[in-house]
Amino acid sequence: MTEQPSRATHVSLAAVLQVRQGRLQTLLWRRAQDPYRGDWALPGGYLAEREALEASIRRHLTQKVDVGEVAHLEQLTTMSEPSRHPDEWQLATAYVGLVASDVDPTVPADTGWHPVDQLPSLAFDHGEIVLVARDRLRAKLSYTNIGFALAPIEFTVSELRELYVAALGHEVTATNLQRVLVRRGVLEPTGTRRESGPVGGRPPALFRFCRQELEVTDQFAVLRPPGSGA
Amino acid sequence: MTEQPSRATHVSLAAVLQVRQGRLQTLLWRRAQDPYRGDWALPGGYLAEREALEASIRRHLTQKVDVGEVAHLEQLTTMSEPSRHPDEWQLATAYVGLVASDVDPTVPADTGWHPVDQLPSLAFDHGEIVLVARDRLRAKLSYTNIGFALAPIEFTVSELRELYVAALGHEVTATNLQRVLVRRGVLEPTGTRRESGPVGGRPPALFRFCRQELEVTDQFAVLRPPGSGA
DNA sequence: GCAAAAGTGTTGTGTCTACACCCATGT
DNA sequence: ACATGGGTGTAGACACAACACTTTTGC
Repeated sequence: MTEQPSRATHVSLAAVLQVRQGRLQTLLWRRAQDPYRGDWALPGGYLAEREALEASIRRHLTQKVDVGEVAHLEQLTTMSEPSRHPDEWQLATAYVGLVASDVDPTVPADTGWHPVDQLPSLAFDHGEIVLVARDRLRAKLSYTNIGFALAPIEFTVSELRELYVAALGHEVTATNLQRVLVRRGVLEPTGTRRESGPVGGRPPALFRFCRQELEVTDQFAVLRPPGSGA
Repeated sequence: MTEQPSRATHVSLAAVLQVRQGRLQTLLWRRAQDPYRGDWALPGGYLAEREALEASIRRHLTQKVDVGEVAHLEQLTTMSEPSRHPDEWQLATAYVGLVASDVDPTVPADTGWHPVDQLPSLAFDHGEIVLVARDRLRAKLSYTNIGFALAPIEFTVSELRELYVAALGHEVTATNLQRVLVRRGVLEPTGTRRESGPVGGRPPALFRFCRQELEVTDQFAVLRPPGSGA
């Protein structure tokens, strides 16, 4: 009855997302070896002996970006289709990482940013993973404060609006964005203003996220417990 | 540079949830062997050679319940703390399974149902997994049609209300539950009525879920795209 | 008639979108 | 002055919780 368990290889992967030039982009590197030689792939790699998954993806990301620049990291899913790797039986646990828009990490020569809505052909099931990551981000922008991980510490509402538009893929008005996030206690004014731009205009107020950790702000979409307000 | 990847063992686990006797319960079995001999644990087991995770958990669940009775199955998370197993380096991918309230699967002698809010001490990190499963169910009850997996094909609003109360852990009124779910197009009347109970009362209308597959019904908690209604 | 259970009508509240309007700066 | 971008005021739509009230049954 002491069965001998089989052992697959296991990799950790991350779709690292950042809004760059007004578009949601993800970090990819070009594979130098088979399989999928020459194709683009997500950063990541094998799990080390007795290493936790999150430690593993942080370690592998270090080879591509400064991990301190990843403002948020969360596990997405584990891919296990036996056909996902042509040569070996390999599982992959995928993460989504978010990088604030004001940093520009130095990346290796084989590595670059690619718009999520215009991906090249990706190795393995990495294309699917990027879409799952994007959808997770979009969903959480609606009911959490996850925007903190896409934005600089201080920013104007217009700047924040650009980030939301890029990530959500649809228009958002600065007016309503500000009101929703302030009402929920997600955003607060710093009290300072930025100078007007070269063409004039009223100097914008600066805002910051109240918290730099993920927090659910709209817990009950419906079916609230009694007495929790209409 | 051809590194030799290390290989952990990997198990699939499932928190199978069902509302029984008005309480949300989960299926546990008593371990006959070390480690954690005598403790309660989630159903599941080792991944077979080149087996996908979902196939694996379905196979293992077959030993505890008829898998046809699991109305919904979805992956939750992969646990990887190296200390989670005392003897071996083992990863575990957890699923949540839902069973409709009108079936009573026959289960082996070592297996039984336990209220989620009154769990015994569980082996490994299985207690944590059950709580993640419960929270996932609660969240999805709010913005999806996932109730279909807890309910019989046809039911009265009062019966559905009992399921929601048990799963959510707070009161829900039949009046508002019906209106919310019908307005969203999740629930529809079958057109038939059930007989009155022995003590009288108006005979209740029967309802059914419009779809028996998971569907998001409240997509944008906020920050809706323009023109999508107030 | 009366108790019991189901179901509808209605009111009030909070949150959202949309849009008009006012504010502060550069040229 | 006036263009430019920032910000506020306000109205209308909607979804929800709460609760009163009506309907339909058994006894």
